[in-house]
Amino acid sequence: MTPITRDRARARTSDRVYDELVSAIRELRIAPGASLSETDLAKRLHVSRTPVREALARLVDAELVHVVPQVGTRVGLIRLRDVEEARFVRESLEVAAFEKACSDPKPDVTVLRELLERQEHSYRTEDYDAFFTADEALHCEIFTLSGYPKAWQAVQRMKLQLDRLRRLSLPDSAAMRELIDEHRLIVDALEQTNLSAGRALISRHARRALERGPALRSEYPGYFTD
Amino acid sequence: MTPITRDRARARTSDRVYDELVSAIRELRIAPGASLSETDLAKRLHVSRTPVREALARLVDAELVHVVPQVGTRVGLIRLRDVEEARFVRESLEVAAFEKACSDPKPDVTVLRELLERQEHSYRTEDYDAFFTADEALHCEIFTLSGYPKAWQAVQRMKLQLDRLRRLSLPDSAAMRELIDEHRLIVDALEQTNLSAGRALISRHARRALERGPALRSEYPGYFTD
DNA sequence: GGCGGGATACTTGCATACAAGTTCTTGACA
DNA sequence: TGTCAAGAACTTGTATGCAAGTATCCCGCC
Repeated sequence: MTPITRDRARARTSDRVYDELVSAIRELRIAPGASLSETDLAKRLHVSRTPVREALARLVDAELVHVVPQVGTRVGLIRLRDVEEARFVRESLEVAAFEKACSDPKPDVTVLRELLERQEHSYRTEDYDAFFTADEALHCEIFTLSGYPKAWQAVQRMKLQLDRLRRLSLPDSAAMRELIDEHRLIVDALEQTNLSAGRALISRHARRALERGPALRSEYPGYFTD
Repeated sequence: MTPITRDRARARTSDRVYDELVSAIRELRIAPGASLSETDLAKRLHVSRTPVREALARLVDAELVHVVPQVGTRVGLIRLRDVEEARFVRESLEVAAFEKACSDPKPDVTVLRELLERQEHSYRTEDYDAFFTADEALHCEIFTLSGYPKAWQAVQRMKLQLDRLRRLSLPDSAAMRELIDEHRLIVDALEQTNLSAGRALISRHARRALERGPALRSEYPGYFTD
């Protein structure tokens, strides 16, 4: 009954490379538009090109990198239009998940309260990574409560573009404060199964990350494309 | 200005294998639960294992196949719970897209009307593949009109499970008739920007495919899992 | 000094060889 | 005849070699 398969799956070099690249791109440790070389990545990660190529194939599917056959592969630039589409998907699904979660007359928000506390703590200690992690977990929990956890995966795929934009605007203490407050209001609305309030709050919350889009584009023009 | 890159992309063996496998799985030419062998696939497609592996890596990402490291890889069984989640994602996004498309006071439904005609024709000639293709194009067009074409891609990913279920229930002339009629009502609602009618119609339409789920599960127990 | 052409060094795509592990079969023995 | 063990035949994972194409750099020439 030991989860051997999972251990083995974690051991796969290809997956390790994939996780490494995804987080590196999300956290902007690899800049948008940066050139990637299979051989270079292979050397740096001390593996052969094969697992690197398989990881890159998946990244191409997620539209995080683009590869031109005999030329090179590079990290995709941020397209505000794509970010806006990601916002649309996220907002639509999260509102729907919220409504579904509200069909329970007494939603269990204990986990959400815990995550709110974790986020408050991360805010006070200025631990941005923990802040992000708690943020992710909080939104994921809403989907879990709705009974549609896989929908969160669909959101996450689209959200990768959005995450890079948010990363660009960090650290922003005031914005973080606002995000936490909005989270609290959303949790309150869920606890009271207040549909209309939840819809409005989630909608506003989802659009928050895009507000600074044009400004960030002016600040980092090399990271964007139209 | 010729789309050279696209031609080259299509020429890639890996992509060809991927497309081939996806359509084969969707069309149930490869049964749910069937064992796949990299070497076998490679021989059958007259390529080496490398492009086959890269295609499989992407299929694993889409959760269409599962691979156990030194044991084998097999096509995933149909999970009605996953299908239900796909329905949720599709319905939520399509309703949201419909609402967005209705923000245009005079939506251009000419393409939708054309697709309706194409579907009518496919229905009369009993060309199920063409029927499906037109169905896809019709729903895609709604997202195009909404201004969020990429959202359709997200839907398509989730819809793969659902497609297999629909394929199982084919051919069903009565069901096809109903689908077309529902499509027509949805297009009418869009043309009149009738939000509430559209929401109800799309919701009912999306749930249609699941109705026969339990019955199909009883009929093809080997294709399903819980 | 500016410009053009060729070689070189890079890129990815594909095929193959080897390694490690699992399963199934087959044969020997009790 | 049943059972167990050893090996053969599969599986996927990884590394490497080769092929084909592109961009770049440097040198010669105008």
